[in-house]
Order: sequence, then structure tokens, then C-alpha cells
Amino acid sequence: MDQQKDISPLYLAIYDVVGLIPIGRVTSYGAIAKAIGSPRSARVVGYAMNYSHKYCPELPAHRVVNRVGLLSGKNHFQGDSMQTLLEAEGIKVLENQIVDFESVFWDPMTELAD
DNA sequence: GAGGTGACGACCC
DNA sequence: TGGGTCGCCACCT
Repeated sequence: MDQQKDISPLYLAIYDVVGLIPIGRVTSYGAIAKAIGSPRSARVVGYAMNYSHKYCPELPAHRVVNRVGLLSGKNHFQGDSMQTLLEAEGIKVLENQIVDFESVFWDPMTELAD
């Protein structure tokens, strides 16, 4: 929104993709990085998620996990845990890891290309 | 202005 | 097949 004017275009692209993640689905940092044209910038995507708490607190960052479906950023969440938010959307989480990850995985490139 | 850090990913041994 | 190491890109101190 208006507060996003100070964010770099790269971050806006990341937030845009994250905002497109449908409820009950998740994606990975690498998938987002690839979707924005920087497949090697997966770490930047993770950093953008941490930054999103300040610019886009409503951003569904909890739907973004690492390549293996592990809640890498769970420790960075405040208040409700990442797992609680995911389970509220019907996503099963066990030991900080998404159950049946490939079934709930959402590929942004597939949606954007389609 | 330079160095270190980080919610990752892929490659090498 | 599994574990360990290096690389990337942007922000913070």
C-alpha cells in the first residue's frame, strides 16, 4: 500500500507473490525467488519476510517455508505461532514441519504462467 | 565505506 | 545416499 513506497521493487515483487498464495496452500522461498527472476536470491526472500513484519504485517508469511517444508521462520514469529496459523487454514504441521508438503505446495510460477 | 549476518538452495565429497 | 561446505543478494551495525 502507501507504506510500500519505500520498499525496493524486488521486495514488492516478493510480497506480491506471497499475497497470491491461496489459503490452505504454502510455497517455498526458492519458488518465490525463482518467480521474481532471482532463483539464487532465496535468502533475500527470507530476509524480505522478516522485513515484511514491519511493512506488511498482514502478509501471510506463515505460508512460506523452506524447500523441505520446514518452518524455518517459526522462531521469528511473534504471538501466534506459525504452526497455529497454518493449522487454522487446514495445513497439518508436525515437529515444525508441514505434513504432506508436496500436496499443499503452491508453485507461484505455475499460477503466474497459467 | 566496509564487514558481518541471515526465515535458503544447490553442489561437492 | 547422506552430510558438509560454498555461494547469493540485500539489509544492518
